[in-house]
Amino acid sequence: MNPASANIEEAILSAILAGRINPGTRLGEQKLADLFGVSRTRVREAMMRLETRGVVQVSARRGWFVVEPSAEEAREAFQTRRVIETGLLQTVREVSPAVLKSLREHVAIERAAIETGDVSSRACLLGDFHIHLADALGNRLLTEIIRDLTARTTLISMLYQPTEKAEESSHDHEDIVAAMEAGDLARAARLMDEHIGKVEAGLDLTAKPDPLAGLRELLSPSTFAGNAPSVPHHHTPAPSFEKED
Amino acid sequence: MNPASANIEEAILSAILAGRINPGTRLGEQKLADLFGVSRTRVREAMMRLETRGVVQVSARRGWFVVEPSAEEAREAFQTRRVIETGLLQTVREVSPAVLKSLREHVAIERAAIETGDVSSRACLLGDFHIHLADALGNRLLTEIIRDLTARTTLISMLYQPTEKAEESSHDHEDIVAAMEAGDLARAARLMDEHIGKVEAGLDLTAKPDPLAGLRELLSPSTFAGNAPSVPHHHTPAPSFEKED
DNA sequence: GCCTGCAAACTTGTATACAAGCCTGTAAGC
DNA sequence: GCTTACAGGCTTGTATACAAGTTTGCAGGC
Repeated sequence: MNPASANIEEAILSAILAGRINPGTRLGEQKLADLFGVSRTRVREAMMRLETRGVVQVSARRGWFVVEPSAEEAREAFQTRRVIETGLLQTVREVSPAVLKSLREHVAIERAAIETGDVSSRACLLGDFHIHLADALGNRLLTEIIRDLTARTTLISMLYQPTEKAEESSHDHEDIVAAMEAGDLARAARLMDEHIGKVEAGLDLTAKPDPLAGLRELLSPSTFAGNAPSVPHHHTPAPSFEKED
Repeated sequence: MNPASANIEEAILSAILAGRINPGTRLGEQKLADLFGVSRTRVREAMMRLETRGVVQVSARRGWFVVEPSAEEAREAFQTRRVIETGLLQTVREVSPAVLKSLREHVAIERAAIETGDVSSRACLLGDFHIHLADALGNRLLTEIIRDLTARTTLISMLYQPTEKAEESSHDHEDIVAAMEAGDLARAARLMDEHIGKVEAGLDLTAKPDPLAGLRELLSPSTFAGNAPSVPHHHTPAPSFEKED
């Protein structure tokens, strides 16, 4: 709504949806203020809005960080998506031809991006399918909710997803659209449930949330005398791999 | 998260959920700042968070107002609630005895409030049932989403609901819990769908969004000469009945 | 009498200043 | 050599000041 502050918010959110910002990235107020050519005030505005939307978090007097959802939060996010997206498909009565057309087109674009090997845009597109679906079937409110959830699951995938199976996801999307086309929305809902389940099952929730996890595995099995507890006990509240500078 | 700013946010949100703040109410920054004993900065923080949550709105250089959802937005809110709440009941596999117990207790409290005639708390309790349900079955994420939605539908009810049928709602809640107790979650979902549908059907979406609607009815039928168009044409962007002072 | 134009009061929008806490690196002590 | 204490720099937290726009009330002209 505000001229520039909304842009900051949008810019960061869409960068996250596109996978261009990693979870844990630090977002310094002054740095963003310089970048956008405004004062810290506006940046703080945008940050607090994004915090409300569950996308960033503030660590007192240390800075703003893109959220790194825990394993528990990851489960919550996927459960929530499952609830909402299957609920949507089951609630809807009928699907207009225009909607079907636009969904088919979206899936086609997905396929094209995958075949071209356009890695950067395909992750964005795969998430976008769900946003598109909510937009087509539901309403603006629902779309916004799903958008925020998708941002979250995108970050989760970046943290916990070992392999990306983009083709499979796109196939699932295709099947869902096909079921909708056949007018079998119950089937579409079931397929959506399975689809989200598959993505969730493809995660490795035992690793990664902090960068030390990798180090710990590197040290623990080999040398396991008295120096092991020293490293993990440094408590590390919010690790953050700063990118620039 | 912040010590006091979060309290402002919470205070206003729960006041809305309890029906203690009317839609369209103006929330002046300075006034709230004085009230909470902080500076405008913190108030603005809270306001912007609430705006992100869809509870208040800012009108440029005029002030913050509790949202007055349009008829269209009302429909969206109810559709969204239907999607999420039926989706939740259909997604859940089984319900633990502890959850059932707490839901039964909640319904009992509802009934008590209704029989006592405690109007102020019963509206709050009726909305709270849904929040409670999400909390018991789902997760924190889902609960927060439903909480925001409930705030919205509470405001909608205050604008468009001619009669409050609290008993019927409480009965519906009872039936939903009974279906859950019987393990028939599909039935619970259907009952929830009907319940939300009933509440929505009980609205009069043709009236009220602005206070002038009432005036117009008061003037138009009786005297319908040349003075009628003068009042409605003052365009009134956001009326707002200020309460205090 | 009614309309128009203007000015004062009030409100939010934005930036800036300063306070407070966190992190890092360095130097002193054991 | 290793640990501990401390200082400096950096970042957010909060308040305040000023700019910009909106509303309201009043006075003047028709």
